[in-house]
Amino acid sequence: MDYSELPKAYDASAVEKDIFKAWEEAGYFDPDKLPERNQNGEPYCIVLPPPNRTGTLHMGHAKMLAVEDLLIRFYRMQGRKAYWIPGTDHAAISTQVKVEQILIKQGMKDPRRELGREKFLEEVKKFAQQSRDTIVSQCKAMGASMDWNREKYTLDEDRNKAVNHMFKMMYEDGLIERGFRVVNWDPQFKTTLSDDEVLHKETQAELVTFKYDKDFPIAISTTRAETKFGDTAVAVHPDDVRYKQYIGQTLAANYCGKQISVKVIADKEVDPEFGTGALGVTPAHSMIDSDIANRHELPMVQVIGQDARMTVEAGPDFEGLTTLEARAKAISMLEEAGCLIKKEAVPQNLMIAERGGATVEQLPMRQWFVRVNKPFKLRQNSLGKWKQGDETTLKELMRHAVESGQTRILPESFHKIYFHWIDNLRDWCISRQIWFGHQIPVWYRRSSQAARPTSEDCEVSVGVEPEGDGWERDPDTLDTWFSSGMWTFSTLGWPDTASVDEQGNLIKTGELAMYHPTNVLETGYDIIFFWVARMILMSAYALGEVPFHDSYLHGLVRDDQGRKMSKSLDNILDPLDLIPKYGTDAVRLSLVMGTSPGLDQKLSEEKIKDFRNFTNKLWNISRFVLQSTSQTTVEEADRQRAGGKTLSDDWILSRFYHVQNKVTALIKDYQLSQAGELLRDFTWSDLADWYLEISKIEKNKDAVLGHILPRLLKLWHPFMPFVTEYIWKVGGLGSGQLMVSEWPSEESQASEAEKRFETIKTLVTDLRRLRSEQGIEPVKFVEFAVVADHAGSQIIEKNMEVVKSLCRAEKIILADKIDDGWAAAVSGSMTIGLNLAGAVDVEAEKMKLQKEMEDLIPYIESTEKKLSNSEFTAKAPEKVVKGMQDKLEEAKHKLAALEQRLKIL
RNA sequence: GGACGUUUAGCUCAGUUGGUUAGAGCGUUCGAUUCACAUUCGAAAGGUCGCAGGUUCGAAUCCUGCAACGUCCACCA
Repeated sequence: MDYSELPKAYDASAVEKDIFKAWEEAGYFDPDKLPERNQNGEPYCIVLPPPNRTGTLHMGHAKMLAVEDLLIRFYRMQGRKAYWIPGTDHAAISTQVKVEQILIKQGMKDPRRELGREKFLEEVKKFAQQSRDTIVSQCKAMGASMDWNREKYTLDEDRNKAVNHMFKMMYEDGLIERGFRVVNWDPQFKTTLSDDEVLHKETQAELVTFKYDKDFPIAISTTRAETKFGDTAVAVHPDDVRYKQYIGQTLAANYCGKQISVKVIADKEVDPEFGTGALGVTPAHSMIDSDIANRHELPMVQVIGQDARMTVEAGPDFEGLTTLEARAKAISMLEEAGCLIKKEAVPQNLMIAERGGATVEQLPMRQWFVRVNKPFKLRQNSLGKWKQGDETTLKELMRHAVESGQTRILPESFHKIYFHWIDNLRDWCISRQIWFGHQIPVWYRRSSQAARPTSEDCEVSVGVEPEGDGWERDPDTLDTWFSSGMWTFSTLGWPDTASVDEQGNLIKTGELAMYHPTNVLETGYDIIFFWVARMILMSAYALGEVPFHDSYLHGLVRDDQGRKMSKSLDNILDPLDLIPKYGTDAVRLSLVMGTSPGLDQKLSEEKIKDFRNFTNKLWNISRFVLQSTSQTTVEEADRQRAGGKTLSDDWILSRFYHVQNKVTALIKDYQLSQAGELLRDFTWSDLADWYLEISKIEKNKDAVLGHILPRLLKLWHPFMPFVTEYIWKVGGLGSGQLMVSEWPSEESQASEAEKRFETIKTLVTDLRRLRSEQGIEPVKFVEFAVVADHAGSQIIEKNMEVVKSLCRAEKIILADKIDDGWAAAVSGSMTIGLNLAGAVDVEAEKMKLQKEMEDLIPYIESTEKKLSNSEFTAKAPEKVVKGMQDKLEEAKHKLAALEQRLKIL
């Protein structure tokens, strides 16, 4: 091939599509179509966190894809049977809300009512399908090496089967139950929400202190006067002498025109120091109060309805008012009646819905819950701690999975956060009053004349649709995270691929046996609770094993000022804009380099541009190697390499093996950024700036370059798959595709060459400095001579051509070969003889020398002191002491040389 | 209210059991250029490692306190 035809600049957009197509056609994204080497290898599996079918992918997704593809490609090249499970998430409420908004924009007033369940769901499905298509093409544009023929969907038939099975299991184990409890209610979307879907926003509120009516003996405080119609108790601390006399009494009161009956109860939870020390208990509209009410068996009066307006229970004056209207009205009525004691402004956390931002009301409703504290009997041995039939709780399972190290969360600082969340976890409300999602697999048949079916007066069938007439299915759907929580095994054929043997061991078959537990779950830290924790819960419960060994949590991608990317700020960087502009490889590098797990990253277009420059650099390095060396196959190169090596050859090979092994270790340890930076330093500094320059002087580098280039491309491939695969192809560097080539793994050879080559680097750098600082023309270097210690002198003499060329000097004379007419000066371990006949600005050089000496003296003094300290030499590791001694010697040498040079000047 | 994270060069960030004179990229300044690459090359300047104590022969690294910024959790009604 004629490499001189290769373009000077790498044009990513011109080649990426074809490369991706070639990958797809080769079929290697499918683990079952990988080469034999991989087929026999150990499985390696990552599930893609399924992107929500709510629109398009953003930078966070791009980062996720970049990291996961890096890992998958790395392990695939390492010979593992790599399986990256692709899929998308129906994202229940998010998607439904999105479609509703679109339909409203198109002119509908209330799409759900106007269309009805079936037609509305058709609209949602249409949208979800479009969104899915966009997501798939975006994943492909990112170079993500997963096989979409194996696509899974959280709402497809297989997943529905798994969900229903899980629901039934948990129901039978008493872990799922229907209950009338206080739940989070989103009045805007008219559905319940889990605790995690509720945000707290600090606002100013008015805390009012009052008595229910004039004759009521106890004053209480509240920020929500409108809920007080629902009070059924006043709670005080049992030891509070002020109220002791009332404890146990039931008092009647007239609160703003409504007759209420409150019992005075004693409860240790009440803080006697706060406010009046008495707490009005509203069981229907506060989870905390509801807990108190359960303890004391108090009745519940619901005064706020699902429309966030007051109910008939609030009395005729208030019924139908919004909560805010009712609050204002109640306060003014209290004021008029002379019951108001105090008003003060306090900060208060308002509960708002994560989606939509509506104020969340707490209401009592009949809903389905997963009970996290309920002891149950395990169906199989679990997590190496429990045997079949042992009692435990879901919380215990979640805790032990991480505590025992079976799942590792990275960075480890998230362990604490995880445990804290578990400790505070309440039962998980899983039923939603939306249409898009897995419909709850429960059927009721009326067994009484009740107007509406409830579990009390109905026959209930769970899991599969029962035979017979009169059955009606629960209209609610499941929280989207219920199905997401099963993702690692619902995608691997569960429940058909799992059974339990007589000893209580889980027997896995098929893909579940092959790939579960998966190796790593890589996702943003923002969904650790929503998803990571629930996956652990589901897997530990249903399989008795963890869903993944490692959980690598990446940070959020922010703009260059550290702000969240958002439409309103107009600071969104869109992968789809950037990929054609800078190339996918550049975008991927910018999302991996300079980042740490768990920490947010700032991203600017500038950074992506820098990595575009680097892809081009790698392109040109390769082009140069291909053009300037004779075509050698990898095998030929290896053979040739055996003989005729120079110092620079030994040096670059030594460096390369070091980098190769270090990069391998770093990737295995998830230190992707560091691995990339190490590779970049080697590629740009060592290889391009030194070795390739030397190769222009010393010929016959074909074998070494022919050895390094293909291996370097391999090391880079997981980071920048496109450009490396392209070079591999146009360079004819190997028979198959780079993506399934073998990861290089030569043992690191400890070599003296690195140290000896430093001698040359130091000298060259020094001479370059003189030229740069003092503007001495290259030709003048003729006048410079070099004295090195014996070894250094020999190194330089042997590599004279290289040194001369790199310094652009015509001639360099070693000092031991010059006469007294030359003066000697010193730099580092070698002496640079300077001809005083005008080549150097003496004053400038003197100042430079003096400054260098000044910097050196304190170091030498302190190091000497340290080394003479017996405690130090006794306690410090030998390696450190030896290193310091060497450095000290070097510094002393240098100082002496500087002194001498100064004297001469 | 509880917890977590961050704070290192003008900017973005490395710095993994405490150990040799704290590193890189970008930016800045100066210089180079027919030679793979101006998407380039060379050189230089630039840091009391947030502040104050402590432990240690030795601290950016460990401990304590403080500050700034950020995040998560929690309905003191």
